[in-house]
Amino acid sequence: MAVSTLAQGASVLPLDEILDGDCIKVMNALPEGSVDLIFADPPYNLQLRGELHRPDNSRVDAVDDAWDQFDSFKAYDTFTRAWLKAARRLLKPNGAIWVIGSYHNIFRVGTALQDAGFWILNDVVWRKSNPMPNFRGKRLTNAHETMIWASKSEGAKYTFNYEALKELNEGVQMRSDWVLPICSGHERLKDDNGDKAHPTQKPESLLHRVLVGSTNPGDVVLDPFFGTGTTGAVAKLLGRHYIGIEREESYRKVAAKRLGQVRPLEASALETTISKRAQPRVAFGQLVERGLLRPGEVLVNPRGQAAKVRVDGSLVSAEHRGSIHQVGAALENAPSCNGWTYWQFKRDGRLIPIDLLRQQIRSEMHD
Amino acid sequence: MAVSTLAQGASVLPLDEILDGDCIKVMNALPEGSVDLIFADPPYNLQLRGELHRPDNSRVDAVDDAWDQFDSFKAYDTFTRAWLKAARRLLKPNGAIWVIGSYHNIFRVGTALQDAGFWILNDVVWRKSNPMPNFRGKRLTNAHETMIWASKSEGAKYTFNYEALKELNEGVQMRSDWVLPICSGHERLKDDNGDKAHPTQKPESLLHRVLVGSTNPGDVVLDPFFGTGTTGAVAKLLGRHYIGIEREESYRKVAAKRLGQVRPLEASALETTISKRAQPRVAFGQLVERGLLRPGEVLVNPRGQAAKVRVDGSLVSAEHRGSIHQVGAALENAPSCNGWTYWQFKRDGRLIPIDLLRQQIRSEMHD
DNA sequence: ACCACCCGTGAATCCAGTA
DNA sequence: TTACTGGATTCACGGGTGG
Repeated sequence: MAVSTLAQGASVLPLDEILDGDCIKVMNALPEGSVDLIFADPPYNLQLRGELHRPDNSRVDAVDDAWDQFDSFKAYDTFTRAWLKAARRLLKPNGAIWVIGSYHNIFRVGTALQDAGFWILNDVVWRKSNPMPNFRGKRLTNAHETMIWASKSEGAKYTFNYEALKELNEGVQMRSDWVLPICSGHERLKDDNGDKAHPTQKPESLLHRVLVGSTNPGDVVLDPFFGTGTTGAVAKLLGRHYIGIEREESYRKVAAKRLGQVRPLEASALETTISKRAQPRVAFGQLVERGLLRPGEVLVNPRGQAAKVRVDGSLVSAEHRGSIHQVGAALENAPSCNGWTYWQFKRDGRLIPIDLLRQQIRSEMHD
Repeated sequence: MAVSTLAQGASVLPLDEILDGDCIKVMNALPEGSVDLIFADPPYNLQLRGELHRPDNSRVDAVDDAWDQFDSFKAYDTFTRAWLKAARRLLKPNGAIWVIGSYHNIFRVGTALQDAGFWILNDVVWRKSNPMPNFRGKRLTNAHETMIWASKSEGAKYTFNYEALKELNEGVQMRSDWVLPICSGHERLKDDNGDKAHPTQKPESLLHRVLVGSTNPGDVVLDPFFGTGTTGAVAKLLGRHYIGIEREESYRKVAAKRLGQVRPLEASALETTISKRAQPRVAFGQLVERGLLRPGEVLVNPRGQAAKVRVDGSLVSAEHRGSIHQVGAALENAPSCNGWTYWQFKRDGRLIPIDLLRQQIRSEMHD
């Protein structure tokens, strides 16, 4: 994991190194058609206006680094098309690329990929199990990021380890949405002050799935925005070669130290477990959205008291309003109430527990 | 649900109708700034080898016509930018748009939205609980579609029913990934032959969430690619007005029949949890004016610090003076503070939150 | 050792009404 | 248009502390 400055026009691929410099120049100095996979986490071009505070008045540590600032969409597009062109030149004919982004930049990246001749294979949604909430209640919780997986060109024979991913997914086909936690805890690298070493470090679990699914042992994986080297760490662990490009010295330093601590897995151990999937919660409102209960319909409790369903899944009784649990608790004058087992609805003159509808939704979710 | 052909230059908005014709021409004939929400499910027809159609539905002659990939994207972009321009003209200043698509087209749509001046609020992933599997095992199961939600411009005051969506999500704020089944079963409309009436009919549950979250009863919702009218059906059910545009007669026919069978919900079922923001403002000074608090009376914060009420409704503590919010913020050394939930007063030796007095005034205002 | 509780924090385009 | 100010707003974890 030496950190090296690349001489112009190198004809030999520097494997398992972190290269210093602007990614476009460095990529153009590497030999054409020599890389199996590129994983890129480019700047997102977030356009943050002012400071943001949590409801408890603590300040959100935003991504305000200079490398994420662009003057306009046009400037961002120019940058994107330039690095994608250099990246495409580097790829072997059957190579592929992954690019990750958010709604701020991913549409521009996707358009540029298509215009450059890449052939999109899937867009993959990383659904974060623990995203940061929306503190002001003005939008939906931004709970996912998008990755685009594309081959160098249409008809190319890209690598796809279908069986391995199926295995990772408990025996069923891997889907285009991946539920994984964000990078936190001990995995999150800190600097000497104890602050996060990089504002946007990606979880290794994400790269694990990418590399298991779209590379083979011994392949060369390049990351032009190396940061703290998550791509390199997982590549090395999985017996792939990496090439990292990073222009910020502080990130290179952290990455080099990190990579020095990675010990590749034995060939026999290249299969790992996956994080368990949380049992999805079913919201009562889904019964309304999906037409299993009609807004305005009446639910009945064990005492025969009635409450009416509203479009947002809340209930209204003669004296109370709120969730199925809240209204149930109020009617029972109890501290809490499981609304799912408390309420019934009428069908064909018979009373049916609403929990049966929840079970129906749960069973559909497993399909 | 009459189906009508729009006369050029109509100055009156035809509500709750299905309009016949090309959506760009029809939209341009409707009055500017008259629509609250646009939901659009534009054609995806990219990368569909074999039967090629241009976005304007003209057939491609594979022999004479050089229909390479770049031309295809270029034509799609031209089409997209044209209908988005017409759509944006139609929107009220505080209106918003939703566009749904897949990786074939959504990146181009997103780029065009941004370039047209729309301001992206969220990208929302519709995670299909029952997608079609990938039969050949060559890619990931394409298990989601992407919706982009955007306001007409940056800084616009778009509609967002935060509390209603939170209620729909079992009391936690709604995320940007929605798990919903595809449209199937009885909901899936069939033609006279028993085949599906439309290839990409969207589930009503999806529109339910969109319309509850980003419109109010009475709003005007336009769908320029109406198809079998899912947008209209849910809008009518929820007490919103719809305008559908569809150029295929067979779809219009199915949609008209469908809409005729929809019976709007009662107003009481349409109500949702009212936002605190929407409640009338109460000035703290009113508590003094009305004698609920006496001038000179002492308020106490959570730390036990005291402040005295003055005749004009301002507070004085040992070191600070100003509004209940300002003194609270100063004592907490915080950027802001909600004085209503921060201060308490004493009655009969017990501490009571001043917010209770505000609620008392508010309830009197309803009488 | 274990559990309960508190605290910190994460790629964020995050306010509205009035003077 | 700008300035000011009232006041509304958070979910899932991990780690550390204290009992």
